[in-house]
Amino acid sequence: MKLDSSFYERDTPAVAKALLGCQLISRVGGESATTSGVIVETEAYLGGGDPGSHASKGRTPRTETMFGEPGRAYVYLIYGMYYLLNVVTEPVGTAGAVLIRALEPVEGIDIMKERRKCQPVKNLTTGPGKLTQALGITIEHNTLDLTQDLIWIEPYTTGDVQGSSRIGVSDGQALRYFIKGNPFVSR
DNA sequence: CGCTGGATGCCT
DNA sequence: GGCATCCAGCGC
Repeated sequence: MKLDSSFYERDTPAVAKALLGCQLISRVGGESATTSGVIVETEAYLGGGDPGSHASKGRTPRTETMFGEPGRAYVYLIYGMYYLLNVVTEPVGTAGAVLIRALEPVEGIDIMKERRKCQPVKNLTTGPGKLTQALGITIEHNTLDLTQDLIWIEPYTTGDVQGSSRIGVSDGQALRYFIKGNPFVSR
């Protein structure tokens, strides 16, 4: 059962925690190319008051998605070569997004290996730039509705949630969340 | 192991 | 110039 827009239309840290243990499913490349994994690591990015967030400087063409409808994908390019997948949260007009940082692979592992050109399963989806490659997600999926049938998220399992500071953001906030003890968490 | 640097392009 | 990254190559 897909998560619907009411799931995403909440405060961002709550969504970031609730996404842990859910399954992210991609049918990019067709139904026979289905790839999926359990979300084991997320980060919350808030609106104007959050210096680590793209939305902290207000609306720009790039960050427009973060202010839009909850349950959409916010995808952007980083370091010239990696796409990062976020899920838009909060009501329309309020900025917020959850970065998906790591998955535990479930379906389509051979397809993921082919896309990523690597052998060890651990390397397939641990890291935000790696999991988008494995699931075939690119900039063309920015603003995609995640309650539809190309890329979506479903409840799957549960685990102990632990918090920490976000990777590469040195403020005091504990807005990174991960499943305690899961070997596919990054770092 | 851990550390360093390069690839590469869009952002403000 | 900086960046919500990754990997190869090096030295210990």
